[in-house]
Amino acid sequence: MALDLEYFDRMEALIPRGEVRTRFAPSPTGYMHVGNLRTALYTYLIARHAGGKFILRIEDTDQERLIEGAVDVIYKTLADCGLEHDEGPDVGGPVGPYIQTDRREIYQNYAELLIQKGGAYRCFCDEERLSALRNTGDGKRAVKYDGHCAHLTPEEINEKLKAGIPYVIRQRIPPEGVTAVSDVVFGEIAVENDELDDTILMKSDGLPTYNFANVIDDHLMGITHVVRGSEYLSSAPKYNLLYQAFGWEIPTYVHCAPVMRDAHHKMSKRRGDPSYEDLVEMGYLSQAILNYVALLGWSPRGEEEVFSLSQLIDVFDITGISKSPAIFDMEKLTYFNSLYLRAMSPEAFYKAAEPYMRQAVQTPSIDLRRIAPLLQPRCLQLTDIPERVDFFQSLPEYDVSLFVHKKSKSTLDSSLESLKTALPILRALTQWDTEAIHTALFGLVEQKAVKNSVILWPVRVAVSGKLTTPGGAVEICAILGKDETLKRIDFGVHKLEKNRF
RNA sequence: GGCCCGUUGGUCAAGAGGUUAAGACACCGCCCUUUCACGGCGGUAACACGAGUUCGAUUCUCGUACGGGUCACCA
Repeated sequence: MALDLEYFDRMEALIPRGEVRTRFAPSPTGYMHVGNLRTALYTYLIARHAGGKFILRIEDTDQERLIEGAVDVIYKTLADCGLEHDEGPDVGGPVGPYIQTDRREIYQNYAELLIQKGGAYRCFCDEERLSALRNTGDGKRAVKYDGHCAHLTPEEINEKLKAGIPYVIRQRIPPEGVTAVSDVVFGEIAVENDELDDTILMKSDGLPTYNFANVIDDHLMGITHVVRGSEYLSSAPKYNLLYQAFGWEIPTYVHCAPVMRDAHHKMSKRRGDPSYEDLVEMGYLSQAILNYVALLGWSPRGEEEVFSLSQLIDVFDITGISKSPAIFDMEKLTYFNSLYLRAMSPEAFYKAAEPYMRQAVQTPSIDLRRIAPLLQPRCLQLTDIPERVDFFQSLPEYDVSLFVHKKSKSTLDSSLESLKTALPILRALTQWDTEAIHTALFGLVEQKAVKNSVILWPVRVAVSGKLTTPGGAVEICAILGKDETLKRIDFGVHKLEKNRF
């Protein structure tokens, strides 16, 4: 078959040069793993740090795993996180298309070229022969393809082609020698070619496998840094052989160790580990997730750990990426989340918290705008909010033992006494705001010459029915309103009196 | 099983021949505070094991153990 050599020249001519170009190349599975997100982040950061381009490519060559709408999840996640891509299926670019199934012909052409160059061959073996082959193993060594079709004559090949026998295209691994891989995180790795299998490059459906598509695309798209999971490390020598067979420059490899759910398992949706979307649903902010995930397997030079995306761009350095797997720690994520929640402007926090407050509090007279600032400094996750504020809606059942608090020097008796004296004073108030209530209660403290908590602790308990609350007694009373406050304190008095007998 | 890779406190991790072996989360204590939280101060806690090289190994080499990856017409 005659090849159109000019075609390849034209493709070469399109490749952008002279800039750092990285790519995030997910398979559309319908959700974003935490590990994937981290890969996307590192990929993005490497490009941006160098002032280069970040490219999105969709690897959808597995026809059996197509999922509708999955690509949209990828767009949405990247956009959400601010990982903006310069080229991709949706925004176009000079080296498209950016969806692999749209690049079919390109792979087919390059596969032909590779065959011609001696780096690949057609294989007509059927599934039956292949599985029989696999069963010949002694269990000690992996069974490699036996090269049955590696040396077919042109006549034999033509005959089979004419007969319409389906075929795949396999990589022809040089039988001898050693292939070395250089990775910026794992260093130099050398493997005997003898260990490498004649891997399938083109499937019988005419689509490439990952092993072929990624090499072709990375080259044709001018990718300078290949960032991916360390599961690809052991096939990297095969990719190098491919680059060599084509006579192409090998990119810089950045293999990243996986994100684990525990010492033994990677994070996985199947095992019920949260994906990015799940985390967002759980009340985590994307900046917090990004910040935390950046630190999972990478460490900055200094002691600072809190970074915005643009700070990460500044500070990110490939040499800080670690070789060993990192276990995902929800508690530390939660810590980062609380940091970001507190750093929000009051208005932004209100907007984020409002739906969660509304879940628990519907009473129109309760002003959520006044609750939000009390909530913000102690909020770990947005999803915590409903249970923290539900007492504003209605006084929960609570146990009298809440009135007892050693540090506040509150006992059942002192609490009863405090509530009974506070009640008429509050009732007499003509103005009901924070200042008035504060003056009233602290006046009582002074008058009785007690620690202020002796008064304030029982009031807060009576008014909230909770051990911990956003805000203190004064703020809560002010928000609840006079009637409701008096009702609740009165209820506390009864509760305590009843308890005496 | 073969091949490849890894191993510093419970977790993330810095350190790359000589350090009191950083820092963060979590945990504990104290202070501040009307509670909780925040903040401040302090504390508990680690170089997987065995040989070798060296005056000296957490750091270099080799083994062992443990863990991970890979060995698909999946990526």
